[in-house]
Amino acid sequence: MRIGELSERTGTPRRLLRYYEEQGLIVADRTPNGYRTYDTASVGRVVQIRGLLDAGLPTRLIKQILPCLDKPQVIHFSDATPEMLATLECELDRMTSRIQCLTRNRDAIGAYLDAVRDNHRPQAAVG
Amino acid sequence: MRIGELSERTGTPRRLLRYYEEQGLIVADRTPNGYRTYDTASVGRVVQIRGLLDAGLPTRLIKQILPCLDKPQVIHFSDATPEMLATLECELDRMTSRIQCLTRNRDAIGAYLDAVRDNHRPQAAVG
DNA sequence: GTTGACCTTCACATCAATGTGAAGGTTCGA
DNA sequence: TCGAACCTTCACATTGATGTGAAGGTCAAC
Repeated sequence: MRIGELSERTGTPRRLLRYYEEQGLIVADRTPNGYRTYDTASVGRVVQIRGLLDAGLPTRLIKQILPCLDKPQVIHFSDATPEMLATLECELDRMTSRIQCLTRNRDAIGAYLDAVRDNHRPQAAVG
Repeated sequence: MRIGELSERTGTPRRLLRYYEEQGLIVADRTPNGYRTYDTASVGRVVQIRGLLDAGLPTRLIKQILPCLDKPQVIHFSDATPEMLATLECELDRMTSRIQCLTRNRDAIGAYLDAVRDNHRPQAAVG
């Protein structure tokens, strides 16, 4: 598919698809006339990229992380330098912290909303 | 405490503490000479703000969310407009999505790191 | 063969979060 | 009384993720 279709399927502006390519997050073949073409796997990849971006990871890290997730079983150890492993290890911890922080606050928001709902039907004390 | 101490205690540049105040995320009293002063509760609050920022939430939303978390039991329903509740509801869903995405990817990274470790001791096939 | 919907690159603009520094006031200790 | 270490506001710079538009090539359809 070409960039327009990928854009529609992922809800991502073309501009950003080109940006992600420039950042090395996705790759695109080119038709003889220079148009980018993508395979269907790109859809999931872009969605994942957007999720990670939305979760606060910078493209630089996403670029490092993605290769660990693509290959279902086959893992390329060749490009796993000690520095990169350390980076990943560190990032793993930071992601865990992020998850905890998000979970804590989401639960608090949920509790707040529940409280508001419980408090709008019956007439109870209000601050 | 003054801004320098809060900065040290939270590992946050003074510049950002002023920025968070400007964005309405924290408040500061002023001494007669104009210096900002903070109570000890500010430390936790700033840490929480940083966590949420790191998790990808913009200050605009953090400002809306924080009031739901401060008050331990006492909840101010007065300032809970329907729009804000809808916003929170929506943001709750987005946070859940973020958490799922982060968890999925963190687990994948963990699996990758485990695989690399398992593969560095014994000599196994490598791609 | 022209129109319209694609696509290309290039480039400048924006926004939020942050860095950095200037110019100056306060406080405290040598 | 001077200097160091705070603090203030103001303001411009930067970075990453985006928006937007210009100038132009491709191609299918009419």
